[in-house]
Amino acid sequence: MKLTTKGRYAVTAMLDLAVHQHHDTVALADIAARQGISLSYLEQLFAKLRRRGLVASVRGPGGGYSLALPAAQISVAQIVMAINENIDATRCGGEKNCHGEERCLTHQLWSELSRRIYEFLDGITLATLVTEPEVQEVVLRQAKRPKLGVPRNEIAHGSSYEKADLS
Amino acid sequence: MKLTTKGRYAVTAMLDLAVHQHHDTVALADIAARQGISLSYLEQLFAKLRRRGLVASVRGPGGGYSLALPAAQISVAQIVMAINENIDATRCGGEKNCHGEERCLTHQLWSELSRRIYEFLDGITLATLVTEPEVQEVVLRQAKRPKLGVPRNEIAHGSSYEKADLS
DNA sequence: CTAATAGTTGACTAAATCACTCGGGTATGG
DNA sequence: CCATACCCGAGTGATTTAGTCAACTATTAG
Repeated sequence: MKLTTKGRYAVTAMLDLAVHQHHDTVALADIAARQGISLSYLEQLFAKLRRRGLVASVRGPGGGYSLALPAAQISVAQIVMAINENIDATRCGGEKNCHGEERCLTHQLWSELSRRIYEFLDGITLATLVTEPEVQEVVLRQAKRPKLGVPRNEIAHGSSYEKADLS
Repeated sequence: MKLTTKGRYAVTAMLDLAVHQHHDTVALADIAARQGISLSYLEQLFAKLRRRGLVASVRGPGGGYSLALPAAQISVAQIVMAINENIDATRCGGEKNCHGEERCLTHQLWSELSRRIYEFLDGITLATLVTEPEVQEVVLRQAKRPKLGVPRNEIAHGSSYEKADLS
């Protein structure tokens, strides 16, 4: 599993979708405006989410996206993995970078860490997040300023550049 | 905090150092041979570890590195942070990428994750690792094949490319 | 003294990845 | 038929990774 701002954007967008579920569908443009993410970038992310069956789409005017599953059945781990398609088998467990064709000294450490992170992220669903008071507070704040007219260019300057992976 | 193969190499090398503590010093060339890491690369890593006061060095023939602290006082988190000098304050907590100059929807989630990972890695010291049966097994295997003559070129092809960050 | 050892430093590099943008599609409701 | 919204692929600049190379400096054995 990998953790980049890409994955974080995806989770944020999915949470926005979950929050606005009461509409039939939510347009990406709305999510883009509310969360300050570039529209074209969102399109990229949602293409992957759709391929993984996490969201469903309706085309044409009035169309948009909706969750393909109940919010309680979509975990953060699922979203992150959908985005960072890690068919990335080149892993310490049986590979050469582990030195002598076997486990390296710290193999166990990293795999245990990976397990913990996965467990944490898999234990949190969109439903969990929606009920979080901290989240609701932000939702409320965003509702008061319904449409900040963000020019198509000046959005989403992710200044921080941080990653997190774990096989 | 960031987690890359760089940090992993550092932890592996430090663990090797801890395992061979009975010698006064351990030469980087020995670590390089045992762990299959390029010598020049190790030099880079140990320069940082030294600046952070985690290792001490002795120059000249017979010289090498040793732990600057008891193994029980060096945690994995310290090593990783020494390598990925993250004076990297550009974080969600008070930055613009969090959208409306305040917390973004998922701020809490990521900071909680970061906390957990840090706690996990800070709870494990070199002393912990040395006593790990899995580690001892690998050490034993490496001891049986004391010097595999690795030509200076064909070392350290880290095929996997994975990162892990968490502010 | 001098050669060999071993750490110290800095500049450099190829390849990969990230975080996007751009431009054009295609379905669909009014 | 046209505006809306999803769909898709290619391209790009900046950054990072995972190193390499070359030239030091300190120390010790002989």
